[in-house]
Amino acid sequence: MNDMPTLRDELGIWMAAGFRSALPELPADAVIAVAPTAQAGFGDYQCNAAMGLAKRLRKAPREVAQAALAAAGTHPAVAKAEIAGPGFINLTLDDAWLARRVEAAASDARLGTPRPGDGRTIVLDYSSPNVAKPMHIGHIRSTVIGNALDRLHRFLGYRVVADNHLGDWGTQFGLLIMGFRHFADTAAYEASPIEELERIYVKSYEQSKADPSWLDAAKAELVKLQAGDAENRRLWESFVEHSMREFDRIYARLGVTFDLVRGESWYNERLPGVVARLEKLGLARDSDGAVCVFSDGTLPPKDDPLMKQEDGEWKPAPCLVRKSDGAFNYATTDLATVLSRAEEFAPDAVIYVTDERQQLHFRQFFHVARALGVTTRLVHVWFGLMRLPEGTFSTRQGNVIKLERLLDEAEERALAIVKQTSPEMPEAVQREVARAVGLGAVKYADLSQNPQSLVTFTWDKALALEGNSAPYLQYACARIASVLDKYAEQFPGGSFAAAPVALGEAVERALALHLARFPEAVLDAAAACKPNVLADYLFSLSQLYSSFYQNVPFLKAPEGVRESRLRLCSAVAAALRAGLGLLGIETPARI
RNA sequence: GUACCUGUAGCUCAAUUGGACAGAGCACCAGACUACGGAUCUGGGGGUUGCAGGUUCAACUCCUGCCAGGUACGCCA
Repeated sequence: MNDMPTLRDELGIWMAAGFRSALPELPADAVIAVAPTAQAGFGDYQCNAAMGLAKRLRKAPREVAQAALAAAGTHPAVAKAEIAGPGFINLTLDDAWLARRVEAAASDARLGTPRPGDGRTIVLDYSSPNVAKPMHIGHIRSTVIGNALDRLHRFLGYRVVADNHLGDWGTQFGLLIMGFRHFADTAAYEASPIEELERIYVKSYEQSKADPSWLDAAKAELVKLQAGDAENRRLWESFVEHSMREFDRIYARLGVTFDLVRGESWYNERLPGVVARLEKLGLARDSDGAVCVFSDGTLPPKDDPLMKQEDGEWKPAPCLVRKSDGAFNYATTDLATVLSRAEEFAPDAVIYVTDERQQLHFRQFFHVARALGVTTRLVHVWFGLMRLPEGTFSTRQGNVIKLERLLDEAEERALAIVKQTSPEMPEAVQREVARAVGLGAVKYADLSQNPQSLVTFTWDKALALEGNSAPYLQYACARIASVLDKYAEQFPGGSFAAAPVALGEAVERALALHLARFPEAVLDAAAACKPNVLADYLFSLSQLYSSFYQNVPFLKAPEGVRESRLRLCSAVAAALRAGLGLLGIETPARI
């Protein structure tokens, strides 16, 4: 079962063989694949290769399609293959074959999903909040998207090293230490550390604006910290520890776990070595007292991340690796980090999940990493910033919405609905359901849209409980569980676990076909690093199911048909549970 | 100024990465049988895909130029 190719791969291989046999002159790089059809009238899958190839071979597209189809011969899955329009090959699956396919998926825990990641390792760098700052609604994207990518890759067999690369080192600590010494309220710090640290930081920051000597003192504290001063080190450790405790509380709530939590500070002692290596290789040199990596001129300027155009001229856009005061930049930390990861884990890829503002940084950093000999595939998955309807938010404007408040609000809204729709449920269960539904709604709101689109936060969108939302999918699961229970009650001793699946109704067949595509959705979502591909799939599956449920009887259907439909129901539930699980969304038995 | 991103139905978003008549949800209108959960289902209206060109059998998708918004562009991360 693990080696079962996906539906589209199986058909694609068959079509490719047909094309190659009919057209021996075909270039080796020609891509021949099939894709689901856009419309039901065109069958189930279509192959569009004939049109493109005909052009290259200077032949008539329909003739190419005809020849390929003839050479391909028959395929047990395909009941009908016909040529349409300028040269589309439309394939309609055989009902019985599709039924067998669904039966196989239904009895497989992975629903027929292959494990292309077996033997491969990826390092996934996500969430990465800054110490001493509260997690706000902007952090949910990196955390939730990163976590979904983690789960997706693990499911596909990859060994995933999820690393929370905390912002625990940098210039803000000088201001924090100064602020802590002068303004700290220890009771408040113990009770709500991050809130107090944030207050201290803002106050210290304002002070530094008004009083240059304050800023100098803060810088001195930072230098002391970096030099290993015991007292400052103790304070810093306390900041990190207290912050981490709050972060952990949120991660626990979100169901997010990491394999490593290595903040920037973890790489400290490696930084001088990185700069020395860059200098030794002639990649970096002194510039205005700072150490910078400049372009080596091997790339055309427009493709060179270390060049930029200004007033019609190409000018250097260097990557700073050491400031003129001797401190290191985050590019240096990222370089040290990737070198360390490459050495320790020998990954096939390192994936970074951050917001859109860091695109240039990552282009430069990847470029320099390559110059340092890093051959690992480096991927920057960026997502659009979250905004409020009135514009961007920032700590200084005081319009941040804390992540915990969002989660609280989500659970409250869900609870109100649960109490209304399931008054008979014990309150403890209602709360548990509300938790799963509320959190699911928040996560789904983010995961169901393209990560790269910009997001305007609104409460109603983040907490939607109907239509294209997590509760819609959870509701479908709950209804299936309910039907299966009723079956057990009404037909004691009955079993559908091994019942043959028959696809009588049109909606039933459509549901089965969609179910058979589960592996394709998972593979695509992981390959593109877009959880919304899977979310889309799951929503469509639920829609088909809801329609099936509403329009076709199960328990009142004749014996045989009844078991077939229940088996289909149960397979849909399995797909929804597995798919939502990959998105980090729970599926309570009752909602 | 330069680069990157975004612009699709009143609103929020999709569109299998160049495929056939651009699809969902929300909102709006009209309906749903003593079967299994109405957080549901069935049907309806709603579009010059920001604008203008170009490439080709085929463009929301690629190229060029504009318009609007966002982000970044040497010592913050």
